[in-house]
Amino acid sequence: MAKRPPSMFDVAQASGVSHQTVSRVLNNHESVSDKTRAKVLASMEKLGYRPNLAARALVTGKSSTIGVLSYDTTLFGPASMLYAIRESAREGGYTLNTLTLKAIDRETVENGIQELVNAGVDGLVIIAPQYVGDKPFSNIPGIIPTVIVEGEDTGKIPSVNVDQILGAQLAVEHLISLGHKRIAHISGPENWFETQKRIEGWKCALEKSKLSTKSLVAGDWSARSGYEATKEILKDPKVTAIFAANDSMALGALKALSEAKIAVPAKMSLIGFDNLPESEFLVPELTTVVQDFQEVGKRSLDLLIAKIEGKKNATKRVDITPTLAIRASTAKAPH
Amino acid sequence: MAKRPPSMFDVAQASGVSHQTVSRVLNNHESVSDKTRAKVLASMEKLGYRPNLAARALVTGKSSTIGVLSYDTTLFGPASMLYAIRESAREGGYTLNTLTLKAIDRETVENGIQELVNAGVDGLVIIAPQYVGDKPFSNIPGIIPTVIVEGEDTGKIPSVNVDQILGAQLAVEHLISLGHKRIAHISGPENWFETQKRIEGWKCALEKSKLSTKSLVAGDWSARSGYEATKEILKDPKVTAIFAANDSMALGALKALSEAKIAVPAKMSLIGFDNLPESEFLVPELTTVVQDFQEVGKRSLDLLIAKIEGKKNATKRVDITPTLAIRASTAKAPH
DNA sequence: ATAAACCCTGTTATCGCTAACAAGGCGTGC
DNA sequence: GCACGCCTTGTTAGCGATAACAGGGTTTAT
Repeated sequence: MAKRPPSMFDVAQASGVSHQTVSRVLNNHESVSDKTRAKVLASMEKLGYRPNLAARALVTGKSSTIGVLSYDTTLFGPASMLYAIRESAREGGYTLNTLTLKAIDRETVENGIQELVNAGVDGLVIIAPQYVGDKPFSNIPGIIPTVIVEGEDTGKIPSVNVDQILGAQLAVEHLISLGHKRIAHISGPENWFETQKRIEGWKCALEKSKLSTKSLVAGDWSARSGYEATKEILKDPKVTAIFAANDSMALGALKALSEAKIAVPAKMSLIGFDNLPESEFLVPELTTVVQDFQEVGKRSLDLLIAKIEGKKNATKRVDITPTLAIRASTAKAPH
Repeated sequence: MAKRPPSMFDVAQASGVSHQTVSRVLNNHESVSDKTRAKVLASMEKLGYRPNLAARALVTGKSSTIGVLSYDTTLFGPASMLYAIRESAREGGYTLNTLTLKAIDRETVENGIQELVNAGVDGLVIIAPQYVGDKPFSNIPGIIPTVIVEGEDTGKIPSVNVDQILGAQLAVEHLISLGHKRIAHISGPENWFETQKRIEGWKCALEKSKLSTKSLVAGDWSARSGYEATKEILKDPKVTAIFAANDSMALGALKALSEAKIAVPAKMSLIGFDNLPESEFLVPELTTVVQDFQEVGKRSLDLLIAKIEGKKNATKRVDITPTLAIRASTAKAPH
């Protein structure tokens, strides 16, 4: 007896009006008398009417779905952004269609975009931390509203970014102010946009103080890579501080330092990036750069919805300022 | 000149057949001659035809969307499951509609279910770790295929579970075999299903060896709560081992122990649950219970798709066996 | 030779909604 | 009193796909 769910016509019949009037009530049209509206709403309630979104999407050409392209959503950063994006989408009446990328090379990203576009999304959020060179996102159809998060600034597509260079500078300048002369950097994997910016900030701060930019080792964001990188860095006895490009790698560094019996922060200062919820409870509590992922997610979705809904005066670029959380893993340079 | 994307009729015209034949090609109907099929496929390619999913959904009554209800997706566990679920969904030709719960009380869960059902999902995955008592999920419409992950076994709805009791037993028995007599437990928040099961496993293992089950402190999964709970536990000097219900709390415990100058594992053994990627790089490396979140996600989606597609012989219940990763944070009981 | 059985393709109806236009009823201004 | 406009409601068409049925052509069975 699979009786189909009530449609507009059922509601119309039940309240003695035309289906169009029901539609108007549903879409909050003004030209419906209060009496009629009340009657229709009552019938909807009684019948348990739920609009059929597919039918609406078909006729309007809008799916009320936003596509999100992201890399590894088990990482804290993307997961936090996604959370905020989802909330904002819900508030705006949108649903999310999320695609997780297996890699961040250009082809994978472009395929992902294609897939979401095929799925009929109304807009696109691309969390694309990849460094793609001079022809990024060439195939984003001009028609579909898009926001890039933590990606390259193409000058055309609105973007939301945390100022990574500034974040790195904050970290390194803090170390410099503590008297450190040789500050190593454990960077992320080479082709990531964030990696490049953080290296740039690190270099820039060092050069400003005429310090060496020699100690640079690349990791892959994992604790393991931070551990390995630190063992490498320790070959240079002059290093008294390490700036890790994220907290997981800093955690790995902590282990390598412990094994080498180098006390943190007495003999070596350590600073991370991201402010994981756990970082405050490491031993010692980790000094780190705080980026407000939730804010990034929220702002990017607000921007996207503004674009989708045709607001022309929308901002082109949103910058979010990171801050430094100074805790116990950094101290004055030894001796 | 926003020309609308090509429809079936355009493809039909371009290849000199009826739109229905195009539809048949699209759905891999067998009764299409190879010649016609090739012709149609060529036209599709040439015109860049993409089927309109809304239209299909409208006529078939299937949205090809699966709803996922989950709690805090920034946590490693849910995030990992979600990742695997997404992958399996994609393979099966489904799209995900994810809803993140702000709380896990019954009303919130039921509202979430309602919302996803209204959105027209074809099936439901509920990652609902809440302990709701004797009338759980009463409003899940019988019609819509559902799988419960890590939830209560209702006997009616298929479920996928990691054997939490076994996991806890593995942990505690390991500690017992090392000679520990007073083993404390930092549990999760009370109303979580996982919390109850892990407590049960802990108790059960202790009772089997006639040991005290007195040292039980509840946390909230966060590192902070693990830190606080440990300070509480340390008031009892007889405790020589702590079993934390997740790795984050174990991490917090590590900090509290460090502050109290209690060496791990020499004076205190510590064991976690979840096996976060970072856990292997804590100091000392954390012994922990490993649950394969990816497997849970994959299995639950396979089960759901089988149900949606009407395979009657589908399993009712899938159990996943956790394992113990023994590392450096556990050792023989002191003295 | 004729009917039955297929294989392949086309025609028509329909899903549930919104857009666009039509139209009835009433008040207002001259 | 009549034309006009506004407010509210109804009518018709169409979005782009699939389902159900119809039918022409060829092969197979009797």
